[in-house]
Amino acid sequence: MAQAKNADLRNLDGVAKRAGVSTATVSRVLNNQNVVKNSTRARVLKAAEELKYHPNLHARSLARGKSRTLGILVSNMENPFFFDIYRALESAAHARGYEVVVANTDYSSEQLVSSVRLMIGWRVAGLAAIVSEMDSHLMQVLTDSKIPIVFYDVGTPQKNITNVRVDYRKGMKKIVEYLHSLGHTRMAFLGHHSTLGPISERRKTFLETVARLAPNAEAQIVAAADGLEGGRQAARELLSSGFQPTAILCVNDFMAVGVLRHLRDQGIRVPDDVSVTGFDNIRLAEFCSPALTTVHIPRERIGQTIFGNLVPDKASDRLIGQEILVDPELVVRESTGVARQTQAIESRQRSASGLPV
Amino acid sequence: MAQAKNADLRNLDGVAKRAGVSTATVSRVLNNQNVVKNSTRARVLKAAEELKYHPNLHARSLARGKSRTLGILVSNMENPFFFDIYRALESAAHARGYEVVVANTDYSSEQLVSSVRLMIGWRVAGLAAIVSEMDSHLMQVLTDSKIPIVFYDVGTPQKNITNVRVDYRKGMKKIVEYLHSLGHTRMAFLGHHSTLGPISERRKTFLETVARLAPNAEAQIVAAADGLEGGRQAARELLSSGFQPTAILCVNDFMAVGVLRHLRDQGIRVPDDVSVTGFDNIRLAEFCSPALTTVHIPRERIGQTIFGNLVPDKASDRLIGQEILVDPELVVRESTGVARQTQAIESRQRSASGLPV
DNA sequence: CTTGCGTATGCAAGCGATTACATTTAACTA
DNA sequence: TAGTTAAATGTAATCGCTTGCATACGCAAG
Repeated sequence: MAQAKNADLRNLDGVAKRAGVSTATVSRVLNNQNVVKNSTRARVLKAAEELKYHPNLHARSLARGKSRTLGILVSNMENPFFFDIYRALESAAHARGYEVVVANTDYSSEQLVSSVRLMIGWRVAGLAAIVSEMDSHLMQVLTDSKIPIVFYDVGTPQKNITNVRVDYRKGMKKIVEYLHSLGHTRMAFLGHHSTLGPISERRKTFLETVARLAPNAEAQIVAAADGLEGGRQAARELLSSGFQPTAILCVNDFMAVGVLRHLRDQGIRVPDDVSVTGFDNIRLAEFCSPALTTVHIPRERIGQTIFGNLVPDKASDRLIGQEILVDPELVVRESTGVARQTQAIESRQRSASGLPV
Repeated sequence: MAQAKNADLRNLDGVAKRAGVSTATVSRVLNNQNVVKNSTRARVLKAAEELKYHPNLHARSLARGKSRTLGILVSNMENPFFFDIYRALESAAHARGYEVVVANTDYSSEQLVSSVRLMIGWRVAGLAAIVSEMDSHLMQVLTDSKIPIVFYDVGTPQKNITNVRVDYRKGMKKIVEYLHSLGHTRMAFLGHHSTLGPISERRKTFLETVARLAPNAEAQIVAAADGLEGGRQAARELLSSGFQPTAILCVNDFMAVGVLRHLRDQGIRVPDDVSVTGFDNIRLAEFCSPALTTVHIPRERIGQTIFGNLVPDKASDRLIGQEILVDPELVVRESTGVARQTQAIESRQRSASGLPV
């Protein structure tokens, strides 16, 4: 009955009382300030230990008015490419004493909205947006929030926005040139059916490059959802469209693995009958079968760059409002080969369905 | 100079002043309490909107003394199996108005320790531990913290601990029986080199089942790290050990994909020369080549079960201190076949290395 | 024995919300 | 019109921590 209030002593007060000091001193000990006498420090630590005390981080953030927590928004954490960026960013953050909270939006703009609300509510020290479903309204909300923010490959490039992105044009050019050198003339591009900037830019680059290199080559576009299943579905659509590609270019490796699956189910051999390429060079690209020819994108560097721009190091290398380009590199593996001149796919499909070849 | 303090008006006070009400009223509006007159509510909302106000969630948690945030600890988010559990848990949580923060420990106990510290510091409403590196000390810290906690397949089963786990014995039995029915006599098991409970139990079950079914069959154990690379490395070790398996059983699908890669590199055909099985039935198991024979584990249900036990619904179905078993089911795909009687692997290796067959 | 000064600690005012309780306003009832 | 009651709002304490400022301590110099 003595201690009416504060039944739970696992707070600064409890520790302070037990150690016979004031809360201020306890706080100073816990924050490693060197102003506390060693004997006091020891008593405080002992008391904290005995009470199994853990500081309340909400109270701390509130009192400090700032946190060392970074937020990450990701469209699809299941895609190893995004996961790798997240991991690199996180480890860079940890190395500098920052925590990280991540929200997976699953390509849903509703989820994105509520995640953004959360991040702002948590007053994160910075925000990395690796999402494709960002609209201008949300962008406004974010800039209004005054939270430092770095985008990865954002759709609508605006002024005063830091944007780390890959030079997709260059990567796409390398792939198309490579396929062209192998004699491919009918190529299909499988990508998200998004109307957003970068995606449509990729489509355009594909079409332009094909047109430039081989004026009388044919090019086809297929819209697809991200992921293994999305790739498989897109491949299905492509094949039933009547277009007979000699090469299929996928917007990313993850999707390409789905494409490979469908081709295999149809008895179509890669790269003998058709070549397939990905983009990103995720680990899986090396492990799937056939191993994917793709374009390497340095996720590690991207993650580090994002962090570096969120939490400026020497106050020097922060590049607000800039676009930071990352160069991709071609990686040739097993899924590409010289173009077959005959209509390989059609004949495979015929024989698979029992029709006369 | 008029407003000395509170320069930033984006807090309850700011909104209150602007709407001409008290902070209490603003708070009531924001928490959807129906006690506020409509006209006032409208004024408050307008003020909040104009100020672009977002409640400070730290202050809220602090004041409320409890949160609707759940913590998840995961050893390896890169493994799609864990990712799926996380996703299921998260969507169950969202459906009931809970938020989720996830910490990826990367199998490092240091990271686990600091993640646990974080979760306790955040006073999460509950904690899901999907980690294999949990030691008894940390377990103590967690129980001391009074945070409701549910483990997934924890190593050291203790009293008073809720543990959702898969009936691995049953799954393992199904696989071994199936392989046995195909005539396999030399089987190798590739699993983490952990001394923890569930893993060693799996090993034991494997050995026992093999011994029971085919007394004169041979069994081999290989330690491996998780992941694609871990699987590949384990396969390498296995093959160079001299043991000539007719079947390779992997502790999970993710690792199995790595195994497939190495076998392919060595010119060993699956399932003609050797059969390979996984465990988990991740989506990739269907998409890799050959598609994996595996055991399906219902991640969705696991996620939901974990959530249900963290946040009891009707105060009824919470099973504290219990073990909740989930039944696995065999899924036969392309990576298994009847056992070859000749020493297939050895001859492939010879021919691959240019030696006389 | 003061004075002075660095060092170690305590006091108390925030941080931005929630909420029990008090108070005012509005709406009926008699 | 006064009386009773419910509805709407305000007051102020509180959550657990940080931190500027004040205070107390100890010890060397004057």
